[in-house]
Amino acid sequence: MGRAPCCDKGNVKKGPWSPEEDAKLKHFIDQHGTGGNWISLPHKAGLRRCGKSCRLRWLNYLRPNIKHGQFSDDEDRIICTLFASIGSRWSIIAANLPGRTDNDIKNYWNTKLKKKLFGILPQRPPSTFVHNINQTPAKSFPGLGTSYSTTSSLTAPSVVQSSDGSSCNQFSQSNMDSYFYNELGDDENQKLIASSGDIANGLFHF
DNA sequence: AACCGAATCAACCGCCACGAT
DNA sequence: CATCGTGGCGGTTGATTCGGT
Repeated sequence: MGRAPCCDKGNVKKGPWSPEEDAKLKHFIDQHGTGGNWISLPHKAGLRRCGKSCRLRWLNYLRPNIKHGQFSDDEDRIICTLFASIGSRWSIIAANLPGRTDNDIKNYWNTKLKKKLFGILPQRPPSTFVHNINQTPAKSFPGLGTSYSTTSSLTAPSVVQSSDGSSCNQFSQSNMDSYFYNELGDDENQKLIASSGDIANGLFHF
């Protein structure tokens, strides 16, 4: 027996929101608030939508002061710094960027920033790659309300000679994503951010 | 102008945390 | 303490748009 669905899947509309639906949702929340219950909200608002869908639509597009469009260099830097500290905790990163939503930042990271920082890396994750994060309050990050601890078992980066003769660590992209916040100290993460030129080549120095 | 692959992004899915009972 | 319901989150999908040929 599976988990009970959050709504009657057969009786709800899916796909893009129409302007009429947006208006209904916005009007209802303006008048009554969310009432602390997203599941019953669509029925009350006269919408044939799943509560979760309403919540997403409101949080990502309809609520006041949402900022869309181009990310600034400052925002880029904040995203990169926080990602280095806490990984893909998009909601926490979004909390540090007023007007931006976690969905926006996630999309931006996946489509633009990742490429900007890493370049296009063709490697697949190594077969020995194992990734496991436990969310328990142990390690704190300055400026963030939440504490996290992380554990992991990662394939070590391969050490290669760089052009200046010194040794570097070479990562695959997915390995790097996790290595960022699992293995490096805060100081090392800061160095990592500072060396985005090397990162673009898949190389960086510790 | 037509086609096709790549890029983008809105929306959905499923899991987990947490509060209420 | 156990169970249940809901909110919240991150990963993923798929439709649409864009750009190159």
